[in-house]
Amino acid sequence: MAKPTDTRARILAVARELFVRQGVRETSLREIADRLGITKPALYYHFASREDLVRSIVEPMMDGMERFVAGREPRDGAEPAAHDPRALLGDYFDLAWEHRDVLVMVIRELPVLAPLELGERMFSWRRRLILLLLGPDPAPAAQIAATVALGGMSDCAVEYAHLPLEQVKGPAVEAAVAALTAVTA
Amino acid sequence: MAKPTDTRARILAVARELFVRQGVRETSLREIADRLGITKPALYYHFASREDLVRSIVEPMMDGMERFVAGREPRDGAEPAAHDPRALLGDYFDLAWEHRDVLVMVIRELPVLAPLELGERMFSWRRRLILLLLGPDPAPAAQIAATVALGGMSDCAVEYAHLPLEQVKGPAVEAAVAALTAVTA
DNA sequence: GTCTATAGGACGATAGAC
DNA sequence: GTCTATCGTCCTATAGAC
Repeated sequence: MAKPTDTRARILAVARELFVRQGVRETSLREIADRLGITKPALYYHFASREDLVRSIVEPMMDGMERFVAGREPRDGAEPAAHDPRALLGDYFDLAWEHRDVLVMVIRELPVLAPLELGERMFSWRRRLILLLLGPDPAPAAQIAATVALGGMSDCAVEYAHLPLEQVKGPAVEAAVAALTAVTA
Repeated sequence: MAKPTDTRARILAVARELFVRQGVRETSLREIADRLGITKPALYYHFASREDLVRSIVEPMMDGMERFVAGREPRDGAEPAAHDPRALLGDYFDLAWEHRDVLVMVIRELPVLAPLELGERMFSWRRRLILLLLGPDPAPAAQIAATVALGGMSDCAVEYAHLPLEQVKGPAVEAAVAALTAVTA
């Protein structure tokens, strides 16, 4: 299981970098191929279509997010487990940080990625994450606070992407916890 | 000064709606023209180019943001005035709310709008806003907290755009203030 | 696995009539 | 102010040779 065609991985790496930096729609297959010193049809040997290529880049992050919430939700019929907000927000920050490049790409380009039905999936795990934070049937004001906390942390993972994780995580999580508890307490 | 050609205003309204909903790059001039029952060349009578049309939609929001910070910065050579964070964040929320549709469009599509040199301008007024909040030469941790506060509020203005302002503003500003003071205090 | 060549369509923009 | 017609460019995708 060493190399599932090495070229495929190189295509994914270059495509991800260009998609993130200049936008998905603004990056043509020709540009990706040129950067790799190959031609467009070579791409089509490794990916069925442009959409298939985009999907292959986005999928790992979406999977990570969905497994994150699924692994923390109560088993069928069990009581909702209480989650320490600081721990949950900290773990979520780690995940957002790990996928920060693709995350910003997806958030930015929801319209472009509409054919992948990504909006629905993102909305779903985000909603489930808020329920983990606040418990069932949260008050509107609490949901707004949770949006500040989660959205603010995601912004940090993107805006301070060039700094080391340890420097950003502490203050970002602390601010998010404060935002959440100020309104829910 | 009644109607500076009524068609121009109708074009702007339709274009803004489509740009926000499906993305700038995903909306062609043909689509805008069709929606208005006119043809593409008619657009070119009112706007010099596609880029000119986009710019005309984005400019009012950018102006609003720049005037917001400029009006609160200390006069040349004067002491930096102290700003009450709650008041400043509240005023900023009002502004973000007023321009929420264009704001989300610009944030999302920074790559597409790169030719307008928008990234530079946004980065600048956002930085100046953080200095107003924190005073000169703020600590890195405080800047991160400010990013959570400002970014979180912007997210709220977008995500809860369908609710009345009064319902969203209170909790959002309260959460933002808490995020800011938890780290700076 | 990668190439050359090309089909086929959409788009931005302009010319010129009315 | 708005139209018809069209130019040139770029794109995704495929056919077929090596």
